[in-house]
Amino acid sequence: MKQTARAADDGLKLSAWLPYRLFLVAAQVARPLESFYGETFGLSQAGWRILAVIAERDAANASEIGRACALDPFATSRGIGQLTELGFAVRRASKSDRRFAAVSITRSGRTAFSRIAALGSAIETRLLARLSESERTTLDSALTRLEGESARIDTGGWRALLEDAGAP
Amino acid sequence: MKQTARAADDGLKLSAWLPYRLFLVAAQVARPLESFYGETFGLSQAGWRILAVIAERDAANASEIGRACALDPFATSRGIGQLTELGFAVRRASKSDRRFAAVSITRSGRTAFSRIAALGSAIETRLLARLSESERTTLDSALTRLEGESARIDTGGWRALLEDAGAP
DNA sequence: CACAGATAATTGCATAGTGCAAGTACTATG
DNA sequence: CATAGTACTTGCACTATGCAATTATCTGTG
Repeated sequence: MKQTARAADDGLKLSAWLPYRLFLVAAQVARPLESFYGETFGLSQAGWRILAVIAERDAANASEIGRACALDPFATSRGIGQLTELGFAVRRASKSDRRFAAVSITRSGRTAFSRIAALGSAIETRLLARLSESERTTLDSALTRLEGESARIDTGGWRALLEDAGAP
Repeated sequence: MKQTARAADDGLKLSAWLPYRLFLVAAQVARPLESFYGETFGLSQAGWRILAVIAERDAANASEIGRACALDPFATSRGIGQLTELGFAVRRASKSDRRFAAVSITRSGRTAFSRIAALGSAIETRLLARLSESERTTLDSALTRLEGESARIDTGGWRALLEDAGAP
């Protein structure tokens, strides 16, 4: 996690490498939640994410949903399909432009969401309990910038990364 | 990211939920790296993680490797198999206990690792450049505690989570 | 020493998830 | 009114994952 990285840095230590550390926390924390909504509702990860999005944002179309939870159009379509099969969501074609379908959460979808969200909040609470108030504030604002930078890294692709490392 | 979460919290907002935010940064940042080592070397995610582990820790056996990069024995075995096929690693049965196989990185494995690590370091550098020195320090120590807590959350499973949320 | 019971790692196979080409249904535009 | 473009959706091949069963090996006990 040192800042003075050379272009060819063999000293990368997985357990100290920031992206791996973030991944590890996210993966470990996602596992119990996933097995909960998987066993209880037969929901996939994409399904849960979409459910969370339509719970707070009614009548969104597929691409809005996809953008909000970082899913490609295929995964989004399948996730919505899963939710409608489970009775957790309904699709209604838009009146003005029938290519768009407004997706809404159903009552039973909201019930399922509440139960998963309770577990999700419990996880977050457990994590935040390990941090001081000022650490939470710092983490919040740091994460906002990391989200922005990681999005740029993603869209740039690996060639762009090597370019600015090679010619800084 | 509020601390006062009730047992049944409907107000979970995906984009503000700490585990999702960590996941998002990790996933966005992993994508260009993955396509690099995938296209260039035909390496899987597990393969890359194992390569990083054996680059810094010679002659480790499969379970040590698995522990070090959070892979189950199946994925570890398959990852090592991939690395040996690519000529990036060799297995040698241990002299003292032939159930164990010591896995070592080869010269070409180290070359591949160097090239991937360069990209990995470039990514980390880009991320850290967005943070101040004190933010880096805070993030480092906060992440250490989050890693510990997430490991406990993972091993406890979802039932344990609902119990201590229900009876705090 | 034999041999039941661990342990480390691997393999087979069924199932689940992903990526992409192609398709449908619709709208906008010259 | 053909053409192009948009918003999904589906089918299919391929990949990954989870888990039972297997192999090979070692250890403790009578």
